[in-house]
Amino acid sequence: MINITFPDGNVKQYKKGTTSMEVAESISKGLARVILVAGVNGETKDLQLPINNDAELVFYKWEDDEAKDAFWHSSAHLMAQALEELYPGVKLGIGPSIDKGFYYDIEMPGDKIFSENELPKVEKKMKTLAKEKNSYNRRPVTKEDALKYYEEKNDKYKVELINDLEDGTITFYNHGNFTDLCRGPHLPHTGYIKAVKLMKVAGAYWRGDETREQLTRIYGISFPKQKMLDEYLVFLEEAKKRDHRKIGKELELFAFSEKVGAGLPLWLPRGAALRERLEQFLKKVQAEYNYEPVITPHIGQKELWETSGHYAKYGKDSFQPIMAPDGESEFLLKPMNCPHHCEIYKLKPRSYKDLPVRYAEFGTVYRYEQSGELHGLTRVRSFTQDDAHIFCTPNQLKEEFFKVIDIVLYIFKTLDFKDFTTQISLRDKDDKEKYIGTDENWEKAEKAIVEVAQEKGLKTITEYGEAAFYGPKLDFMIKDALGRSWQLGTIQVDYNLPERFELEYTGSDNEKHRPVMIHRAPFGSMERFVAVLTEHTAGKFPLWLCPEQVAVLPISDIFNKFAKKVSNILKNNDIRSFVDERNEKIGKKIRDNELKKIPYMLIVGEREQEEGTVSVRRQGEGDQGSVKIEAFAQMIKDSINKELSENK
RNA sequence: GCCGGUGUAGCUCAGUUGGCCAGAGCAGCUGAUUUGUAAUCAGCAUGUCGGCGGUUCGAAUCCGUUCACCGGCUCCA
Repeated sequence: MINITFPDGNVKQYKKGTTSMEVAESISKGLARVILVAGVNGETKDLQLPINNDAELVFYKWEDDEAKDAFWHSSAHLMAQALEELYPGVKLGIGPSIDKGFYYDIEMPGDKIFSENELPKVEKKMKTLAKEKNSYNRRPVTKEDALKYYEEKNDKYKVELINDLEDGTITFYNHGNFTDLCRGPHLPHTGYIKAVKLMKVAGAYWRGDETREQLTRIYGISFPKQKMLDEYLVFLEEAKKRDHRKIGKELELFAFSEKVGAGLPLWLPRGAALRERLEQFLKKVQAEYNYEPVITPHIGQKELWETSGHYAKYGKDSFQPIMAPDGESEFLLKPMNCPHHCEIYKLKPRSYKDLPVRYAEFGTVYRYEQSGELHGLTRVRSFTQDDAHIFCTPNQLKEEFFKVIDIVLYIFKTLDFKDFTTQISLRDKDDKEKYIGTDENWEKAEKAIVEVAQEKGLKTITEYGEAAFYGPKLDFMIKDALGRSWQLGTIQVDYNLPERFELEYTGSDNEKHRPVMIHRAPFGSMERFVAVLTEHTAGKFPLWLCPEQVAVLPISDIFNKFAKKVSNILKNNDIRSFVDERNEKIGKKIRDNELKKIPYMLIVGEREQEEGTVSVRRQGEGDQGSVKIEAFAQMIKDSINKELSENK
């Protein structure tokens, strides 16, 4: 007999070799129906796997991430089976579950191209196969047998994978006539997969290496109920409506012109107003933290970038040098502001008493991103960083770092960014060639970041290979409407550039010392920040407003059905206009009961206005009054709630 | 850069197997009406069908090429 411990602490005895599924059945049929995989001593396992020793047992249902993983992974196998039947000779790469669904990388037989219009065919096949309720069977194999199987099948990708595995740890899973190299775990059988949608086809390099073959990656998602799939598709549709590229166009925040060039955003009056407001907000915060604004040119001599290390690292892939008329002097568009700031630091001898020195600049930089990388405002070729560089003594590093974290968190809080992740971005362990500086400096810098994050009590994830080329980073990541993660705020510790630029200060011991440099940008870039801000506020209802007069009231057409009501409410409350002069046109629209045609409203607080207020014009009176933002927000909220409940 | 897709008036789109002067709604402009704006009605205009080259008697529709955008991959100082 073995003891099974349940999450609530209960212990029950079962026969040795009992499966998790049997345990579940012994508790209740209902439970057995909804569970998908089991956690045995903390490891996720198949429900059919016998338990041979005392164990702690957890059941995972669809709601649990462990279950979704298995569900989607099993779906990937199902898709692979369908593909093998439809396209005999197809070679399989890898097919994991992902955040939302699954994919499989395949190589089509011959020169065949798999295009999107074949997806329905594969979907249909998957559904047919799923109905066979074939069970997923786990089977350990020796490395020799595994290799033999795939060599006979002529599947070079699997052979490569197996070669990297250790003998004795290899398992196959099969269901129906399909076998795959796989660690598991899986669902009990294919019948669990009731709804399938194949989303898109994309190219993906084998093992993420751009020098290797490009496989076809097929993305899909599946659910245990058709209704869940329908809901998911609706969610995707609605997320699309919050896309900053769509809203940016509709609201005339920004635009691109083919003639100006790809990835070079044009800020339109309304977008510029919003951006300016954000800049003023941050400038005010930075002034309180004793930052000193500086302004530097957009170009610098090639030599500057050779010193910084940029030229050697990125020179080839950057905008190419600008030549002076003498045909000799070369200048580069700046890809970052640090070297200019270093030169400012160097202008005069510094004493430890002068430190820390904090130079801030909204600096526009130019990076030649690959054409396929450009993406709305989130990835562009010219963008403005809310940059600052702090030069301090090693002893001051932590305190300065803490203060920067405070600024970032303050901004996020003010703008209502709750759902962000904090990432420690360290050097790639294996490929150190990508970075400049000594191991010693890197270790110091990485240690500093890890400690600071810990002491600050931040929940962090650690990613290797995500560091900047001169130092490790603490990054603040936010998701966009479709769940794609973007780095916004970033704080970086740098021992390397001070060395390259030979920065110094005189210490209390009258000796020369090297300062440490913190690079930081709480927004990241104005472009990306406005993009993510737009997506975050769109569709949020009721409005949010912040006391710094950065006020945005978006009503996406998700709420279009309320638009008319809102318009009526504004009327009933005698609110005629609540936008500043630059947005007079939107104000007019609202007055004109045309709200349904303008699904978003953007409010940018008025320049000469008392903090924390918005201006309100009342019907029949020419004068303009101000009300507290909170009061105004409440007024709108109350009215809408009242309106909605009356109309029920 | 790579794989797949898209590109028609300011916006959202329709354009049958290549064939009459390329269409609709919204926005715009002019005028009328007046219930205060809103609205309503009448009328007007609008596009080198992304660019270039080709096939054809004839192309928005077929082919090539190029640019831009979209979804991914790689990249991201």
